[in-house]
Amino acid sequence: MTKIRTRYAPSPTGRMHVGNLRSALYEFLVAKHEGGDFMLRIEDTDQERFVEGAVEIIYRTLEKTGLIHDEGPDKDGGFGPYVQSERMKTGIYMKYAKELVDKGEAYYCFCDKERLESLRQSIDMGGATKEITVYDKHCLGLSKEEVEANLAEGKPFVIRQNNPTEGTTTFHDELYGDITVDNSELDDMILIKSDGYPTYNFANVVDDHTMGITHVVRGNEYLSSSPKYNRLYDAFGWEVPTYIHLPLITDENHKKLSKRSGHSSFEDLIEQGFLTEAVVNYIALLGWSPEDNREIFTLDELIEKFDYRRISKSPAVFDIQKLKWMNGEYLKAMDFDKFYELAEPYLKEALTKEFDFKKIAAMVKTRIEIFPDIAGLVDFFNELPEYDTVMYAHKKMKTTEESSLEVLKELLPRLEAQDEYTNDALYALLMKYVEEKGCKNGYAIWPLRTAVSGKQMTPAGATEIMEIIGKDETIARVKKGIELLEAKLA
RNA sequence: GGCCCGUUGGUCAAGCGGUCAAGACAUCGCCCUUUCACGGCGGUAACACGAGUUCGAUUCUCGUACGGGUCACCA
Repeated sequence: MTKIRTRYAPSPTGRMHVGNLRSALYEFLVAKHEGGDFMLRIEDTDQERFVEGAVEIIYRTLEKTGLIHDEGPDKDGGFGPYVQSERMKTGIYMKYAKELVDKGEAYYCFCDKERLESLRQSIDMGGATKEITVYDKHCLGLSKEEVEANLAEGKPFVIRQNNPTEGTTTFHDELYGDITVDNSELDDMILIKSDGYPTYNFANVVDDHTMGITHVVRGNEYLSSSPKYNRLYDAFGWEVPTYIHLPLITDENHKKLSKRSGHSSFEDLIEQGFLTEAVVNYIALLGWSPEDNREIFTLDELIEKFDYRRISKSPAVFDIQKLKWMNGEYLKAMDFDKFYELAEPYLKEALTKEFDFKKIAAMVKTRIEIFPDIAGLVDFFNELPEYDTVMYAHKKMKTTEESSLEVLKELLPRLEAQDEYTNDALYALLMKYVEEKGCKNGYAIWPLRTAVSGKQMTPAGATEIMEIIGKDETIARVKKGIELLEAKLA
């Protein structure tokens, strides 16, 4: 059995779209699951769309996510990516295009923009109009002499694929099965552009074949042009690769994920505080599911379990909600030191005073889904926020504003007399009070927690908060609470 | 508009002729509790529609509807 070889072939046009990242992931997994090789090929044959720095983004992202390619030209002691613009310098694409011309499978076309314009037809489709152009094989009729003459004259040309107009073409996709189209649907697509660069349509086939790609894994958007690629393989007499077309990832409106969603690229997600591992794990499950119900996977575990036959055919909505949940799971499972290292910048940003950051980090660890959640959870440590005294009344705790005032007043002298402000000591103090008063824990602790935090929900209990903010601040906040309640009840 | 693909709860999804149609996120409720969260338990909620094939269709076939993709000297 031959070794599986797959490739990720992005064009360097900006950030790494999550759909592209998932393609890369699946391509990687298809190969690795079978012990095969994964390659990276930069498709930069469109000089106009090239974005400076985009190749670096691709490179960095793949490195970060662990999708490391196995082969390529030497670069810094490792493997660089294959780059089409580099390969082009060897004349490989033109060589193969001419081979096709010689075989009658392709031909030179000298038609200018104007003539192509005249071929354009507008299609009215309920409101919007769409322009489509179907080439009429005009230049196929040129004699060999005419072509030679044009070439000699230096007339700009493109090379087009010569597709039949009758009959049908069938190709096989591992997921979608056999797909047959009428050849009349096949346009004579351009193989070599007038600037000498190959189009994606052509470079893709030449490269996949010459790189020995066995499994072409790519987005669904190529499904309808695949018959044309198949004809190219046949024209060359090359073995057609195994095709695996991937379902689309959409936004909540079932539209192609766009920049407007705010989380269309991997970089967006990282900026929003998501962990690389969680993102990779989540997108792996967007269009694929394991045999069991497991959801949390490391990259290595994915390699082991990934069976491309279980990839789904229908599009999947990118659900940021579930990603958040998953990110939270990763945070909870994370080693504390690692967590602290990552959380520290957010804590430093959110906390303006010198608190015990590690203690606060521990409080917050199981309560956040993404790091930016930290700010809203710990802000009250800095200073007591303005709050409404209705918060003192809690149905389940059986507290009211009146009872809270009473409790706080009784607690105040005890807190003032207390010198050891540790969680344990303070808790003992409260329990003693509760016992003497003969009330439920919550009856006394709820008002206190409210007074020292001013918040409906906090990342920790009353005594833990008091330990963090210290005696002076605790006393001040309790006094403030008494003051607010007295004013309210007066 | 032509062609291609798809359609199980709000979302991700299992299912591959016979199931009370899994599980997860979200949501709701209960329990636990030093609030919230965490954790535990439970609820609501789905086979787009219509014909076939079959003893029996979510599962197979065909239509319809809806959604998406594609129709460039972009990839």
